[in-house]
Amino acid sequence: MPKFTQANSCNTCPYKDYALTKLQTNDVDLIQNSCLIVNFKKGENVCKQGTEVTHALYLAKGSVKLYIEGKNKNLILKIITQSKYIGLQSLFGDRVYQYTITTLEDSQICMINANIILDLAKKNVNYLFELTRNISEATNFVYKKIIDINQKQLRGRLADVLLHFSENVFRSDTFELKLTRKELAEYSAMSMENTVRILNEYKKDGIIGIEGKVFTIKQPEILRKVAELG
Amino acid sequence: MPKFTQANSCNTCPYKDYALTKLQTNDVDLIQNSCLIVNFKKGENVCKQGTEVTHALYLAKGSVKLYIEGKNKNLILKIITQSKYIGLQSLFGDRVYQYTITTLEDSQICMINANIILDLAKKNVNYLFELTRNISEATNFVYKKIIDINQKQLRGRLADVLLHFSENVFRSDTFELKLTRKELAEYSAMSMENTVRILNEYKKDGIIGIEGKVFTIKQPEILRKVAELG
DNA sequence: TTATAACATTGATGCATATCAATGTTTTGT
DNA sequence: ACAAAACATTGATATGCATCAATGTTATAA
Repeated sequence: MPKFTQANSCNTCPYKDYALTKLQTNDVDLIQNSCLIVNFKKGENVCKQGTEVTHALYLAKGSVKLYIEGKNKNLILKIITQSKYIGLQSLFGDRVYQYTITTLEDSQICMINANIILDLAKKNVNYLFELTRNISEATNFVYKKIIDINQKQLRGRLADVLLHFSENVFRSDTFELKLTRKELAEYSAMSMENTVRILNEYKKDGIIGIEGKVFTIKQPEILRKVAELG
Repeated sequence: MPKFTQANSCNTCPYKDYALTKLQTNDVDLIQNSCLIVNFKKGENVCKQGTEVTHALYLAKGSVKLYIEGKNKNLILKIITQSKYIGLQSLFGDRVYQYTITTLEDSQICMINANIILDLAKKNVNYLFELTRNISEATNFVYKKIIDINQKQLRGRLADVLLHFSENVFRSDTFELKLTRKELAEYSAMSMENTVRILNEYKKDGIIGIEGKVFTIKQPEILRKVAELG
């Protein structure tokens, strides 16, 4: 499989973003002409904290983690799955990535020249409006993340994270998490050892089931109570 | 002083936001007609976490704290001073406030019907573009906040906060902080007692001077080193 | 103008959580 | 197929920080 492909069918792409429906066909063509579909293998960096933003990133297929790199530890802010823009606010703000994005599995990322997107946004208000909604939702999500980190302690945080995956991401009681324990820890803002400890605690208590990377939420009410109480 | 005033001179307002310059005069009039200037006394809530977003909020004069209310403690995300929109992302996202905003001194807030702003944004792409930039910057700021909370410990966080006020907010070595020790603690994500302790530690070491609410940064290099090392 | 509450300060104590350590298990690359 | 590295697990230890407590100080309201 080649590393790059020139996009050639954005208008009919099955992974197309809703915001694109707000554009005229020939404007989508503009994006298409500047759009490179890049194949990333699992574990590759899509963008790197501290570098300049030159492209808009659209996750067509696969999944990625968006995280802040610290001196000792990383903090995963969100897991993003297919058909989503990633890190739009970096286009309109500083133009410097505040975070690193790494693929969790083999993924396809559409990379579109940042200025093309900005120009289209400046011309097409409905398109920009969708992007803005997108950014706003992302901001709200980060706010919730901050609350978790600041207000809850380990057990509550982990309960929250498990419920979030079950209810918002996979929409199922059983799901396979493409994260290592270390990554799950970085997502929950705690040490890897404590993540393992508490997971097995929940398992022993029959609240969840664990089979490698497959999690089963057995008693969501109890988990919700733990998340509630912190 | 009356509690409410109907706006009548937005086009010539000295506290006018830059985004407004992107609008036609008659569009500014639309905002003006729907704009109530509300006088808040120190300590009053401008909006409340969990309630519906019905208005765009513009801080014409004064200062406010934007914070997340938790069960035990609050977390102040930012201090906002005059001539700034506050919480724009709530207009485009959930339409529910994720935070509470309270005045730190007597302040004037312009309240404009949310739908008027949204309609104007949908009609005027340059205006929306400015708002989007605004939201994106706010998001980046929160990212930095998360890093601080997650990666640094008390001394580093407080050093960061003091430098931030000195360099970004007041742009002076000496500044008067309109925050109580408790609020400074909530801004730095730590307990009030430890805030006091560390402040006096810095004072004893000659790194800063404290005279009530007036702070003097005496040795910014050392403070920066502490912030750096965490 | 006095009473009451909010604010500020300092020391002592306890606990949540990270870190260290040891060991087994699973990937990954060659 | 094998070695090396990353991952996972569990227990023991250390510590950063919140919490509690006591007391003084400054606002605020009746």
